[in-house]
Amino acid sequence: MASTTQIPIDLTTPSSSPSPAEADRVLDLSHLPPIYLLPTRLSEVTLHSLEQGLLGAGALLTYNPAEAGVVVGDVNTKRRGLLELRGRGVWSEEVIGGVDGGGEEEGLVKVVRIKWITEMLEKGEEVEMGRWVVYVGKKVAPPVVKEEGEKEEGEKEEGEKEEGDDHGEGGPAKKKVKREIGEAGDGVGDGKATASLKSPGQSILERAKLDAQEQSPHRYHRGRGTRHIRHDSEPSRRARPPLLHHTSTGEFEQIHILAQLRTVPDYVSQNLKYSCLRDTPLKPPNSHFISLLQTIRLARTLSLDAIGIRAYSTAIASIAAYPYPLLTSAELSTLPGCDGKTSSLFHEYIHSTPTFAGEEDDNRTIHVVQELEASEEFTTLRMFYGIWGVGVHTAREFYFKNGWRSLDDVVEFGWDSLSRVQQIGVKYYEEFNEHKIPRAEVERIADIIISAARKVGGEKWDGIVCGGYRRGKGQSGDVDIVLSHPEESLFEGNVGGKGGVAVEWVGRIVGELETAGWVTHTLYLGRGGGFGSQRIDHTTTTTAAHDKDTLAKAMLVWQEQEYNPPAELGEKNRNPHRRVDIILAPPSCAGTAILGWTGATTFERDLRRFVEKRWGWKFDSGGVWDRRTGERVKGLGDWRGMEGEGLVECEKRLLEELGVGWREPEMRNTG
DNA sequence: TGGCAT
DNA sequence: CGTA
DNA sequence: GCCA
Repeated sequence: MASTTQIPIDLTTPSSSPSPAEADRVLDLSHLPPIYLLPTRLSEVTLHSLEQGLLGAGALLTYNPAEAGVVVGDVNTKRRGLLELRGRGVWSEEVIGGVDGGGEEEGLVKVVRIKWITEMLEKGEEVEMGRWVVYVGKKVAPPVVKEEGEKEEGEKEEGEKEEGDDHGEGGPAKKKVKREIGEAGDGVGDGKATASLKSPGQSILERAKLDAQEQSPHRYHRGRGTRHIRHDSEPSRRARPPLLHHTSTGEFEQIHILAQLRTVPDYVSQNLKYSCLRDTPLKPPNSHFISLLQTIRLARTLSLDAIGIRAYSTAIASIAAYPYPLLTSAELSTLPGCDGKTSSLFHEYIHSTPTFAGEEDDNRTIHVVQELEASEEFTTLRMFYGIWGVGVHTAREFYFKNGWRSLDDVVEFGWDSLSRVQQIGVKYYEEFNEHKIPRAEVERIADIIISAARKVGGEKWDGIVCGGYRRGKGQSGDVDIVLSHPEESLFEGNVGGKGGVAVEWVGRIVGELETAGWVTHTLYLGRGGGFGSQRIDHTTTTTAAHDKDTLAKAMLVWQEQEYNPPAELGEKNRNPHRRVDIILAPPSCAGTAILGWTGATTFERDLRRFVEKRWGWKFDSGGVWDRRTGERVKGLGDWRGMEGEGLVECEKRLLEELGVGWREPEMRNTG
């Protein structure tokens, strides 16, 4: 049951108010000099409301006090105003006479009480600021060295349309990738590549961490930081962002903040940290902020920071499950997995390029993300990492050791040192990365595969598309299909060498698909030696026998044969190549295979952590295992296909038995 | 301070 | 090391 | 980076 703790929401925020209706607003403050809001003694909620009100009136807000012509705050005395400015690195000398009205004078800064704003917002008309001005100063140079406590707010510098999101460095290597892809050609011989040896040590990815750290706790957090909120609001997190601290601006708050209440989600009020225990939709309200965190996470990936990946994944999953647009960093910091760092990033985000009520917020940003997007190192590593068969280590080797900067470099200087699958990854780089697969095509591919399985193995073969498609994505990066057959005996035995019977079946199915002309390349076919530890237990009670067993699978490159518009005879098939994975699961593993291959990644990691903590079990796509005895936990994930059970039913039963409970695949999008 | 999926 |  |  949901806690009834309520979060006050500013009425001027999205959802309710349309954006372009700015035209007929009564209050127009756009002629005023840049306004800086003093956070002192104001709650973040109040600050946010004031900002929204000012922005709604067209006022120009700044987050750099040095730029401000007007500073508004809960300040009642001259001396206080001067000190507030000085505390922010703005030194000034009082100006006695010239306190006229709203006019802008270069180098002048006026400190004004909040009443001025609340009055205007309440009346809906502009009010002379004169009677609310407590201090007028003329900016002067700081006496000595600049203090480091101040500065920055780099947030508002205009992002100069950097080279966008694509990985297109040297463009797709289409032209040069005419070279043959060897059948055997493996072994990463040392290329004859040029090498501009560069130390990986002080790269931007490493620096990004430090940057992020130093920019984290700024003023808002020192005074009333999220930490305080967390610790102060003592008992097991009542999950409530700071309500209206009492300030001199009560009326305004009451008018603009009062109404609209949010119910705190269970996972927040109960501090549930396992993403497998809560709903995470595909398109959450905070998706834009999440996408920025994903960029930082990718930077951590590319800098080999495994723990950073886990940390950001946790935060991302938590935010992705949050059903409301976040308003303040304090609110964010109530979510499990989101603490100081995450909330300070959000603070910077929400105060970056301000957004008008009702507008999309995708013009907001975070400084470190802008730096990443502008950096050659990050964008190039990201591009290399996008090559199928190239992981972080190889991407870094390309960049730092070989000095390559584009796909063309890879082709020109390194082609012969690439493994066969990497060559395929380069050849189809663009098709794999830019051309997502529509749902209808995924379904068509699945139909063809299931038909092929039935053709070679009988009508009882069944299959289910997992991966992103099953989680509801409109476009998929690849197709993951899990096939099974209700007859366990079909998979028993180890004849046929390495992989045993199951591999024989994949081989037959893939062979059929190749013959039919759908498969252009086989990137991997078999079991063991690959990834995962998807052990399957056939019959035995001893553990030794099946240590190396894994689910059989094939990783293929696929191409639709029919192209339209229908081309001339003999013309080339220009349909995009697709990545297709086929996984074969004996019925005893069908449930775990489906659960394991549906994802998303953080959902899977949390599922495994949960199952370990709750039962002491180990979960993988080949079964559930008791860690003490090493035995397979009987019946879990078993497909009772002979009794008419469907594959989804089977997964459902498994989730119940694991103590997780049913979760729609569409609600496993942990980002 | 150790753990973070398999 | 790379892959889901 | 967050949590127990």
